[in-house]
Amino acid sequence: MRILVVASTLPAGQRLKVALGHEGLMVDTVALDEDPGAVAAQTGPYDAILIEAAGLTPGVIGGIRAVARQRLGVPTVVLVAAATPESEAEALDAGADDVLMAPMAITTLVVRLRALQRRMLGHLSAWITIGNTTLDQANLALTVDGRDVRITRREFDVLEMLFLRRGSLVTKADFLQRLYGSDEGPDSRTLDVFICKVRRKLAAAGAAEFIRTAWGRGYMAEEPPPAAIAAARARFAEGHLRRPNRLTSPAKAWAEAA
DNA sequence: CCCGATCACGCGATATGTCT
DNA sequence: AGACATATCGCGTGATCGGG
Repeated sequence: MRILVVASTLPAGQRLKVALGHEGLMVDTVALDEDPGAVAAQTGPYDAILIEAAGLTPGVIGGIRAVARQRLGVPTVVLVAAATPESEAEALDAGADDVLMAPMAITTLVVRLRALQRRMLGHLSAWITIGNTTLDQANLALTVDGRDVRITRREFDVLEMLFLRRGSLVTKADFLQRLYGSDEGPDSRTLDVFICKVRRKLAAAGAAEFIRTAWGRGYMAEEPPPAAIAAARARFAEGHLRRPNRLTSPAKAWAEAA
């Protein structure tokens, strides 16, 4: 998840960047008086915009309006230390999607940002299912027909982008910018390798293939037909019948190979 | 011929084991 | 218990093959 923090002061922005970074988010910061709307439009795409301030001053409301004017289609959250019901309403009317009260646990803030992003993309809960595969955003977990599939953080991030935007093309540029930020990221082949690894793990777990390759553009998650799900389940069941009921110890395997 | 898929490998970080 | 060595894991990249 890549977010833009619009901060009232440099230290506050830096603190949020570090804290959110520890939660696995990619964070860019911009000062409130540096035209955050234009910056968001230029350096995006972002998954959310977080405006941090002590209170809902006219300057902050102006910042919210500047971001809203860009029609970026991403949730805008305001984190303030104090607000009156009137100023809160003004912030929401100006284009904020939520007004949160500081201090707030960073984990709670991340959960709220994820929830808003999810809703903006049309998902009702933290569990998103495609075919017989379910992505659990709350626990950073993946299951196939209820079975856990062990995946790494990066693999989860790649899948999360596909799940959240199911049915839509996710370009390689989108992947790399959201996973690594605006700075020089790794080669786009790195993404291909993650897709390959994820596909293999999913297939081994009995998942119906749902990642479609858009040649020269990117990848897309699509609901597989029921027949594909049934076939994947059958392959998995067959594989389990063939599998030996007891693991061979390395020493025994070497002895047998010799 | 270009681009995606896959394998192999190196590097760095972290976990685990062993010795003092 | 602390220091050090070793193993394991995750990530990124190079090389190669095959398909569009």
